[in-house]
Amino acid sequence: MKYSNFALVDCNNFYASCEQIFQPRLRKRPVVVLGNNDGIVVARSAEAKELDVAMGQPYFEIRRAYEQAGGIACSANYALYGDLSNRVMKTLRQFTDQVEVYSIDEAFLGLTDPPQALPDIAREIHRLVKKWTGLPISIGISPTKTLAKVANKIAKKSTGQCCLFDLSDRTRALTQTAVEDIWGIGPQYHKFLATHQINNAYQLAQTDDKWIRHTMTVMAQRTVLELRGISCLALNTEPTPPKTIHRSRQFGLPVVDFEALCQPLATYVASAASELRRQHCVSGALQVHLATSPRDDHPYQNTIYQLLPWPTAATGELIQSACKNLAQIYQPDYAYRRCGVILSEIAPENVLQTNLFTDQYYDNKKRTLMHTIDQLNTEWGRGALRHAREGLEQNWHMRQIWRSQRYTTRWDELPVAV
DNA sequence: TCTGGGGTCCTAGGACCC
DNA sequence: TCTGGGGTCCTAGGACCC
Repeated sequence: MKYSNFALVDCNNFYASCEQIFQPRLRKRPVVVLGNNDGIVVARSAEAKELDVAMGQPYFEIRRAYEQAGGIACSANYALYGDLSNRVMKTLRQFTDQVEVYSIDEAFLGLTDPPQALPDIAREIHRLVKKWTGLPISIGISPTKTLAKVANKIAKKSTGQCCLFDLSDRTRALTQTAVEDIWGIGPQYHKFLATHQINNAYQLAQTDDKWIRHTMTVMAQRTVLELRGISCLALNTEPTPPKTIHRSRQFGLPVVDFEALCQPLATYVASAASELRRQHCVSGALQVHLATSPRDDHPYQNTIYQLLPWPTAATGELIQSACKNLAQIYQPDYAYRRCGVILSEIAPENVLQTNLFTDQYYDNKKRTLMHTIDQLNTEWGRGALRHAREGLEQNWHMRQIWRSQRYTTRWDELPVAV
């Protein structure tokens, strides 16, 4: 599919807007949504932003003043947000099937229409999403994803829509965009770039390629090319299985006992395994991590990685492995604040059954096979078993390829064709 | 008292093998 | 002047995203 522009559709203050839709009494009032244990602020309505509530702020710090100002706090309700998100995505598919669901509240659209038609389309998307879901959105349209992000940010501050096509518009927009507001530039790169007097997106776009390659990563190089209007990030419309599945929680109270740690860990593993099966995948390895509060005087944290003897999505097997690993990194006398599990080496169950297995499995299989060959000393038997062994070698080879493909992004793949 | 949870990708260094 | 070199795997850590 050939498209000349990307639209980034983003729901404004998504979690807070969802709450305001389902609880009409919250409309036009300051609303914040709180994360796990009601610890920190994860979303703010426009009214809450006006009260200077910061993203990620611990709620206990602002609670008194915020509630006195008439502010309301909600515990996060992810089921509700997921449901509304699906409705938004469904609405967007009315316009094109080239939709990449980028996160719960964002989607990229690939658009083939001529540029002069796009402002009207943006207005229509805006209208229909509002009508069918009640959610306010912002739309940015431009020839690359990174520029669409820039346009979206401008849209949020103005009418809700922004198209950046020709060079002079883009130059003006980039000059007005601070370098830390660029998609892909976080706090560390911001600090680094500031020391080199690179403060806005236009300056970054003018930076020498060699210098970027030398001092930053391939991701930053892509960002720079994208700012210049050269598309490096393709639209990914196919839902892909996750590469890792992660479950962990901060405990409300510190935990010391090993058994008391196994309990939440088992719950996390069960949840991760359930997600694995929902994706029709199996996992070939798992990591367990354990940590005290990083604010402790003598913090302790450790992680252990283990290839499983056989890739699986079975809850029982995974819990067993996880607890065995936890025992290896558990040290008594610490007050633990967090533990978690990461399932990795994930592959679709049907592919994996034949293509991916671990070293131990391979060794065992080979041993049995060699043993059988010794027993079966007929021409037919030897032939059949040689065939089986070749199959095994082939599968082993496939596994190597599978694992080596985990990271395929390299410098020489710039840019990616749209 | 109370400071989130779940991801992706890249890079570097050491172990090990041939 | 020149201690071998190259490939793969694992681990740790750093950067970014929402």
